Order: sequence, then structure tokens, then C-alpha cells
Amino acid sequence: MAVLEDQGYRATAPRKAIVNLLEQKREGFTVEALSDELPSVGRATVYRTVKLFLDAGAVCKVPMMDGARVYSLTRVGDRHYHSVCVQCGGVGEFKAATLERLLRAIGADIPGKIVDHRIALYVTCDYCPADGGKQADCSNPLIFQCRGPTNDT
Amino acid sequence: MAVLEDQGYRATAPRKAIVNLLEQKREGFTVEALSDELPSVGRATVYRTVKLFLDAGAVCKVPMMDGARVYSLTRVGDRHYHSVCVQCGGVGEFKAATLERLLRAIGADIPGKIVDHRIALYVTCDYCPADGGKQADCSNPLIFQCRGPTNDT
DNA sequence: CTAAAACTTGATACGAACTCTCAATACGGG
DNA sequence: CCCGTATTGAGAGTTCGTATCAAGTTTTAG
Repeated sequence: MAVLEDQGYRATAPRKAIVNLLEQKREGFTVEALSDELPSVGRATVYRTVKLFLDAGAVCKVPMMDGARVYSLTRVGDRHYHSVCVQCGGVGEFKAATLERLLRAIGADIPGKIVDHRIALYVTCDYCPADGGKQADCSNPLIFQCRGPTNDT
Repeated sequence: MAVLEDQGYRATAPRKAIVNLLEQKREGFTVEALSDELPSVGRATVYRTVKLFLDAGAVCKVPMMDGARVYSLTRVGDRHYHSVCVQCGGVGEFKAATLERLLRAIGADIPGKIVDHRIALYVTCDYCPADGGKQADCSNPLIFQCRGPTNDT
């Protein structure tokens, strides 16, 4: 919410309700689903508010393996990548300096100048049943550090 | 086309027309645009045919920076990544063994088991005007090798 | 060659995910 | 308290894509 007020937006009741709901979601969600859970708030308002958060960087648009896109509250503030559990839909965030470094190096081999990049990992998280069933309330941690191959503590 | 026949699909006139058009496209395209260029072929058929190619791996679904998805003819047969020029929309393909290796290593730091991943680089290609204008027929090469940081020629 | 079976097509309906418009309402500063 | 601006909600419209289904085409068996 603060992130909106910082940009001069008002903290209205509909917005607060949306933020509230948003903060509880561990899985990626669609705006449509969000709207269904908030019958008191107009659909357009939900879309608008999520967009505000998106532009402010407080939520991310995360691609599922099948190409569908869901939204996810940003947990780590700055640049990060997403890991998505293909079973429970849990969206994790991780940072990986090694990865960024490598991408910069790859930039040298590519004709052109890299201006941005997008990376998503699809996983089966440790907390989902091995049989492929869907875990309702998965307790997979949402944030993790990745050191990469050279464990430079 | 061969890729379809190999799977027991017929080489019909509509399909041939679609393949023809497809092979000329250097930029990512939407099925809708494709369909517009083929008024003689029904929209549903264009969607169906592109889907067949998608499933066969002959075209890829490529995410644009804004989240929109376009399709692109596969040039290198197997696993590859995409670089998309944000100016001309040209879609390049590259392979990067170093990157794959690194991702496997990162897998060890992530709770869960990586089952797949998706990477896209957004670039301004060398053949687009520097002023940000749109290049109509960009001659950016479409396939390149990436060695990564250690140039192990 | 012919007829049944299988495949393919196109029109259209449908659906999800958004965006746009616009009148009505709520806020907030003066 | 009043006015201008921000915000909202209802609903229409758009884009991308799938489902349905009758009609046409091909293949294959006989």
C-alpha cells in the first residue's frame, strides 16, 4: 500500500481490500480470480489496482510453463527471478548474481545490445506430494539465494 | 511441412499456405496477423495449424517484453533460447551450454527440482536504427552461438 | 471404382483476460 | 463547506484463443 501512497495515489477502501488479499497469496493468481474473491470491488478497479502495483514493481507478471500469465506479490524488492512450482503453483523468488554475470557475458556473443531479460524456472517443490497431486496450502519457502556453481560464500 | 507429415498429418492446401507464409517471417508474429494475411484460410484453421507446429516444436511461443506472446519459426532444431529485438521485433535463437550448466547448478540452491526453464533476452539489434525507429526489414542474423564467459574455442 | 471411415475445414459461438468509456461518487485542500 | 481532482463500478468492446459441428476431402478397404 505504501508503495502506492508514495506515488501520490490514495489509500482507498477498495485498494486496501485488494492489497490485503494480495499479501496472503503464495501462489500466482489471475486478476479475474482476485476479483471473484472481492465481490464488493468492481472488476475494473481490481484490474486497475493490480496494474498500479505492477507498474510500481510491487507485483510481478509471471509466466507459467504453458504460457499463461499470473501475478505474484514481489517479496524481494529489486531484480530477481521466479521459480514456479508446476504442481502447487507457488511462486518463489531468487537472486543469482552469477546468472546475471553470465548473461552480461553472453551479451558479447549476441548481435545487439541486451536491454533486459526474463528468466523463469519451473520446479516441483519439496513440499508438494510426489505423486503429482496438488498441494492446497504449500509451505514451500518463497525466497532463496542462489550462489551458483562457485560457492563464493 | 515435413514435420507434420512425419506425424501422420496431411499436407493440405491451407496448411501449405500457412507454412509458406510462416517461413518468410523473421519477426515474431501473432496468429491473428497470420490469419489476416491469409483471407482464404479460416481463422480456426490457422490457429489449429500453428498449434500443430507448436506441439511439433517447429514454432516457438516467444514472450515479448510487455508479456505479449508471439510465435516464431524454429531455426535450430533442439533446445535454444530467444533474443528479441525490442525495436524490429526480430526473434533470434541461440544456444548457451554455459547457461544450461549454470542453471543446473542453481537448481541445487532452490528448494525443489527444476523440471524446465524459460529464458528470453531483449535486445536492440545491430541493424536497427539507433534512434529507436522501427526497421521494416531488419537483416539481423537469426541464429548465433554463445560461448559464455570462458571463450573455450 | 466405390463407399465407409478418418481427417480437415470454416463459420460461428464461446471464453478468458483485459481495456475503455463514462456517469456517479468520494476525497482533500482551501 | 465547496470545488476540483481522483477513484469507482457497470458494462461495452477487444484480443487471443478454444470448442462445436455440419460439410467437404482424402484415404483405404473391398
